[in-house]
Amino acid sequence: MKYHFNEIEAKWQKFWLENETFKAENESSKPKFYVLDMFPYPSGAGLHVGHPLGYIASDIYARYKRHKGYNVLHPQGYDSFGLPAEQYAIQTGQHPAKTTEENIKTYRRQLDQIGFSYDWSREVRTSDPEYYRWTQWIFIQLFESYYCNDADQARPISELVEVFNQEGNQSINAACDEDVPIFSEIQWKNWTDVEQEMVLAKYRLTYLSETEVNWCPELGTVLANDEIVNGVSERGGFPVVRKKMKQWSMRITAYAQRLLDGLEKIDWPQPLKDSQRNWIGRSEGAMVRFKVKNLNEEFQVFTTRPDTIFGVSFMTLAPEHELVEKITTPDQQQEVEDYVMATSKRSERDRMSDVKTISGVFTGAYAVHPFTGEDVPIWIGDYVLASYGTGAVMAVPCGDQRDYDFAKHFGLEIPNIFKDQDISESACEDKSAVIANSDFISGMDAATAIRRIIDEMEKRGIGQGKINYRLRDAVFSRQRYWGEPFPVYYDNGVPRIIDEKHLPLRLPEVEKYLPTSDGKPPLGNAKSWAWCTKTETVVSNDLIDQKSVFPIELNTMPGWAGSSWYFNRYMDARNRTSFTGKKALEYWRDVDLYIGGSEHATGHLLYSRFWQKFLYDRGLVPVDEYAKKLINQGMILGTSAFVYRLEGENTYVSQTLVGDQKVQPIHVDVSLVNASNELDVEAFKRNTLNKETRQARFVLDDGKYIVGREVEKMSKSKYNVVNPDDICKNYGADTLRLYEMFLGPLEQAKPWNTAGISGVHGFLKKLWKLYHNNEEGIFSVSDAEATTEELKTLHKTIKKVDEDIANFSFNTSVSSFMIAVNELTAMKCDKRAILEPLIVLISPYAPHIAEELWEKLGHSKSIASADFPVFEESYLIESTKEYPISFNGKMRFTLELSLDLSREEVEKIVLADERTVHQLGGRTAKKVIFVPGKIINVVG
RNA sequence: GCCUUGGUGGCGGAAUUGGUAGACGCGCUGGAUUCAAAAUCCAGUGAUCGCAAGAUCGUGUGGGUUCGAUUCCCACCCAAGGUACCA
Repeated sequence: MKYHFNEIEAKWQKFWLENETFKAENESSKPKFYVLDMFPYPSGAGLHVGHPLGYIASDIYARYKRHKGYNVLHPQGYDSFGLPAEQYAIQTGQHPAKTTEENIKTYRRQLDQIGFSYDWSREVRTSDPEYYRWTQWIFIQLFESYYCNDADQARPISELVEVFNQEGNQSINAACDEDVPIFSEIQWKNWTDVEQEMVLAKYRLTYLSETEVNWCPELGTVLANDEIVNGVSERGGFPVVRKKMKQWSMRITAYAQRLLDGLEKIDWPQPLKDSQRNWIGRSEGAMVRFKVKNLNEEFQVFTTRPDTIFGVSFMTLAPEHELVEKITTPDQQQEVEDYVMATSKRSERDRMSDVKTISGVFTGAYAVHPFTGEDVPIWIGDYVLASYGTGAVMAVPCGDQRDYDFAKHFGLEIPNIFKDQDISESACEDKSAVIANSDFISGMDAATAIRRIIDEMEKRGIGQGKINYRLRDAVFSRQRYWGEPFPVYYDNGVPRIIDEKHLPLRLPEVEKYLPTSDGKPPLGNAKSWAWCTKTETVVSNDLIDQKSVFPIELNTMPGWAGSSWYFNRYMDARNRTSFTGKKALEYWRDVDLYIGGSEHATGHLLYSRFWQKFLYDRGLVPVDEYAKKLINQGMILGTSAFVYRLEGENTYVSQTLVGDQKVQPIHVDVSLVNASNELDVEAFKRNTLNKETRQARFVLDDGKYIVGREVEKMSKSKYNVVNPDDICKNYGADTLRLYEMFLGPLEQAKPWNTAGISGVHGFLKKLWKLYHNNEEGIFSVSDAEATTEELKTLHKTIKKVDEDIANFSFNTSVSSFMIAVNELTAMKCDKRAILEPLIVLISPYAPHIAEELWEKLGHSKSIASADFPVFEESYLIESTKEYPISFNGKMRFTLELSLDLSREEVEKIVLADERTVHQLGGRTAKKVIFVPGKIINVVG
């Protein structure tokens, strides 16, 4: 009987679905294990072979854990809000919900045909109102909270109001905007409701503020920093400009330190942790106040080297610094204005790419050195960024290379404050240099000097120690249609929350998905988008009277809102009274294994950690890190194919004949090229839409057109996308699963090349044959006792697979299966005692064939719950070893020796061997190294 | 520049604590089967020299430690990813 993979796979996929084989229970006597994939955005293009890589790995892990007796939660869903569906809606008028629905259907079909063991009863979709009502609910919780620095956690904002009522904000130590005034309880009570609300907004964990944002005019929306790549939008590659807008922000900065500390206790890849650390960008130093000479103004600088303060010879402000205008002297006015203007015209990108040019202008003003009282000239320069620190630096040219370059360029003083350091060529940035010429800190090393100077600054009220972060609060508004609406309306400009009992606040219908003609977000097109506080319903905009009917927020939430908590929802996906039930949360707690791409390092994976910590603070979840272990799967690259068109001619030359001719390489669809890089010229002509190409001349080499190859990212535009559907159809899902794993280490990027697929497919056929090992090809196994050799093969494989799965080394377990099947085939093994455990071993990797053979072996229940074979060391114990005999480290021959032999006996046997005599060629052996069970090395 | 990861046959990639480098698969070569093909099976396959036995070289480069180094140490080169006038 042949291996009919199509029938077998369809049969078992249906079986799993009908029997709910992979449904996880929220109560179980088994230990729990939660395996999570990063859920996909259902794009119109469907899945390509790169997408399932991580899913296959996590599926193997989930199935393995089930065999090992765990209650496994392995869910899947869709991150279904997002730009492409909306762009498509703009172009075609099709409602994004409809496009999304269709795309999800395609995804589901593609996922199903690969045979994943998902518990689909827990599916989530971020665009489903039953899901996003809880996203809105979490937003409300954030709005109703502030961050108490003393308790180091988020607390209800009502507690803050209570304190304000009793004693104002003088003793409050909370994360807040920098411009919060100190006020008493009397002032607080005297403020109007609106005034109070404005103060509270400065403490809330989500707040409305006028912020400088990355505005993308082409997309009509703001973008987060991580949505911008090389100064243009990640999606579409459109230019991005800085613009001030009123936006919702998330006070993620309150969590900067905890997000940093939390990395210590989670098992995530080092590069990923590093990029999060980098992104958070903690630096320790001091804030120092400088007075402006002859003016009643002062400004602060942040420095990591307060110990070098006696080396300050000038100050540099960012051109955008608010003080620039106030302190510039009349005779410098023109020059400064010109410079500020010139800088503002330069795009961020310009400023970034041009790092070598030194520019700046003297303001004419002087600061007063806080220790020496000397005059320090104040300059402006675009190497100082308004967005980092205070937008001002104290320049220490002898200790900082940029300050040094600036000083050299403008002929400013470079006083040396380091003992025995030559600064004639460059600055001394070495922290071990001893401080000199610096009053009371002379002679100290940097660490001591920093402590001493901060003490002194705090004593004299000049400055204080400070930890600065690069992390900014996250902008949370998008001017889009296809996202979660904010449960917020505006009472005369003051944001008010729509009570949680009215959630979900559903997306309104609009006629057009574009921004309105007066520049409002797409929700501005909605006719009914006002909140009536009397009926507590959404009503027509015509009824807005600013008394009881108010306009609703027009922005929507960003893509990362829904994905910041979905892992909790899976635990209890159908709960209608809570975002996730307490019991479910207590049972599942956190994700044991999370698999996904590294591109989310500073986006999703940082925001979701932030939300989880917040939910934890408010007692809503039991743990403050939601994923114990995370694995990044590497990208599968496409192997693009190229044809070469002679420049200026309608002629294509085979790659082998290009030589020195001037040619233009053109991408050609990889499906038209065979494994030997030959192009199907006729099909190429047939498929092209270009008339000219159809008439083109093809210069062949020996009757063949050979294409050029290059490994690139898999993408539609490069015509190198390989669709998993074809592979499932031609080779089967089990082959696809095995092949994707066999390709190489999970975490490494690797090129897709279909050429090798016949190898794993052949393996499955061989495996099938092992169970149908007779002339007629009928299934048969024998109940005879297994031989020592057969048991050895089995147990060696069990050991290897256990180790490999623990190390996420799936590629090597596939080869160990091949070895096992090769060996058993050679032994003509047909013993149930071997073949039954063997198929359980393979089942996580190739579940369909495993189920089929399991059934043939006489089992009525799914193999999914079969016990994993237990490794027995005793089967591997050997009495002899084929020792490699080396001479001076070079292996020359092998010798089979009993493992019981003593060191002396081994030495005697080896030295007596004639090959040893030959190798030594008359020399005498000086020494014999004997490592029992490993090697024998003769030194001579 | 900085951080991280990596560099092994024609290709994807193996190699436990330093112990037979190249497992497994692809490709290639030869053979069996077949009218032929597909499929399947068998043998060979790092390079160079040699009829062979065998020898020499070989894990990015150069050095070191060691009886022995793909593995450890030092310096450098290259590639990929992240990040950046971060004070």
